[in-house]
Amino acid sequence: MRAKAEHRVLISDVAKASNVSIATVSRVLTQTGRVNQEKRERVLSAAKALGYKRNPFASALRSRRTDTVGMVMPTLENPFFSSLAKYFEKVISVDGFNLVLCSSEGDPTVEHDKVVSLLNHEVSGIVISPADIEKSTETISQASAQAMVVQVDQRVSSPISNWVGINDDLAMKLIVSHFRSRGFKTAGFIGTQATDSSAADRLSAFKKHCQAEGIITKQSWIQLGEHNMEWGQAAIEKIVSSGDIPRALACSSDMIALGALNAIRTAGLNVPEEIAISGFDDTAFAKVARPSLTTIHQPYSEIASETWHLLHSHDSRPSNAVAKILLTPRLVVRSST
Amino acid sequence: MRAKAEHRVLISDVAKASNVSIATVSRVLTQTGRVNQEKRERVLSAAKALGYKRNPFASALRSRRTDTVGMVMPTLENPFFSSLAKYFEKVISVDGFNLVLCSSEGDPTVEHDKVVSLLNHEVSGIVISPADIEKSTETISQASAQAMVVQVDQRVSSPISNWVGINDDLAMKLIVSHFRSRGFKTAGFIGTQATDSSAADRLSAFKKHCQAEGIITKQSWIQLGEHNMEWGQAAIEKIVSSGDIPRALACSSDMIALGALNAIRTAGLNVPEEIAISGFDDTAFAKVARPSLTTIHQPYSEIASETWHLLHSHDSRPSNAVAKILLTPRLVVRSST
DNA sequence: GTGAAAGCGCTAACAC
DNA sequence: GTGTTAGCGCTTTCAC
Repeated sequence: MRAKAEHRVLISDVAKASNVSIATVSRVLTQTGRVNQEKRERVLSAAKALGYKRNPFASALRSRRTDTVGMVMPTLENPFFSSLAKYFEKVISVDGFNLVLCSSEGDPTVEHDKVVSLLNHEVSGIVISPADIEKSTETISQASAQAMVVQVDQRVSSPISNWVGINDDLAMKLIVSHFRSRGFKTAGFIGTQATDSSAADRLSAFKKHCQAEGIITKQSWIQLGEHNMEWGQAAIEKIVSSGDIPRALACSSDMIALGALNAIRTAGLNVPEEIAISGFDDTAFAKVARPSLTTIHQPYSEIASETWHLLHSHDSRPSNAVAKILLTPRLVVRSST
Repeated sequence: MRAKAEHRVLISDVAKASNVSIATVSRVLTQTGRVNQEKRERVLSAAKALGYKRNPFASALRSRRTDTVGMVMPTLENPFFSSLAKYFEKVISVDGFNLVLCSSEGDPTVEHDKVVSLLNHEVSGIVISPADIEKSTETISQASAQAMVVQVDQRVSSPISNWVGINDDLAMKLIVSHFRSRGFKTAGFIGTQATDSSAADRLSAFKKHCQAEGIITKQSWIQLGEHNMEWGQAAIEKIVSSGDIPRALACSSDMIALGALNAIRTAGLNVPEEIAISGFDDTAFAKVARPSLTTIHQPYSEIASETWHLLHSHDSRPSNAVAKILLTPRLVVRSST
């Protein structure tokens, strides 16, 4: 399965055509060192005329550097992560970088392999939303030793690497306050196991703000599973079958909320009249759900640019300081509450 | 932003440790040529003990070959495509291949750039779901001249490249027959512009089978736009505002159907009592929608393995014959019809 | 500023 | 079967 034969334009061809040395062409093309303005233009136009494309392997082999950044998401089937990837790629492409997008499928072992592979491919940096708050630690610290690493959305428990995400505490406060303003007296929470950092943060913030706002919550109303619709359904079934139902339910992702919404209606309860429900992430599905989903909007674009900023700028000055960028979430009120 | 320093184990280190020449190590590691069994084992264990990792750049530079295959999807925000990518990666990883996943964002220009980049990266093959039935033609034919290319789901109009997908004609027949068995006398279709091949096929099959089954359809009930929920909503608004509404509506993707479902309920119509609706793809969202969506199940796993089969096996014997693999779709009846 | 030349680590001829 | 060696195409000293 080799590429079919084809004549390739080499840097030496460009050098010949523009009447300068190979070294000069390289300097112009890599934007390294100073080159006479006239020659620079000659090189550029010759390269263009010949349709020169740098061989990325020769370049990477020699320079130990690529214009590539790796991104490892827990899943791409959750639109939150695929949107994040889309925005991130848009941001880095402005600076001429390429994205290698991977999915860990939520498995720390797969995640480890992907990261090792990315490092072996000399990526300029790695953006990762760790699969597990504990088990991903080793992978991330290993990666950090070899390249710039920025965690996004989720993060491991130890403060070993940069992180960009939203203020989960504020997000939960927005939701809980909204619940209170609607007059809800009791509330539950459906999230994921504490293996996932954002869920852990969101849960503790949820409890804290319920207490502060005088909303009653109880253990049986707090259900932890996975970030998908199946879990949202299962969680509702557990709660409903107990016969003891909270007035409102905060979910730690839109996917969970969508599944929950479905199960609630199957159970014959009305949303929001009998039970209100909120999501998290503001994916495209939130506003199309029936009823449409009150949720927390994540600033995709900002997350992407802050992440790139950390990765790209820390470049020159790799410090040991770890940055933690907290962006501001926004509550989007729709019909589910 | 260069990778931090680190001592790397080279092939020469492995050669030294196992007391053979570097050529022999290379032969063992690339599984090329015959090597004495005992030496092979010595090399393998030495490589493992030293933690040797082949430098992919040196290897690719020299051999003009990689263990990488590229995949270009129109979007990853549609779970149909991200699921397809997941299954495909699973299949190729069994053979030790890596996937480079790209999104063209439905833009033929972006698509062209991605493909060129993949080719420049010496990928073993490219899997693509073309963004445009016509405008993607040039890109695909160019790619086909340099590497194995397999189109998936969507395809360009000219028969220039292999394709794997489902039997759209049968799929629409299943839907239309189902409509008739439910006693629906009139039906419409919401799809995408003919820029998208699968939609074109689905539409013509829809018309054909409506005629065959004696179901009435008319121009104003056929709406063509884009493959997303917004379009599904917009299409319904157009149809509803005309005051002339079909008894059933076939959508060419779940995303469209989801948006349509939403708009129909907003318009105050009951599904399926007043208007029935079907999707296409059987994404995870179909069964969670309210009402749950009758749809066409795509055999993800089979599509993935057939695609890989074409890419991988045609390797050795690059023929000019173009394969067209039609897989069998399955109707999944749920509550929306 | 610019050019000559030495590799980056590996695979593939080519000898044996 | 096995080892020696010549590059793959580029970037980067090092002289000038």
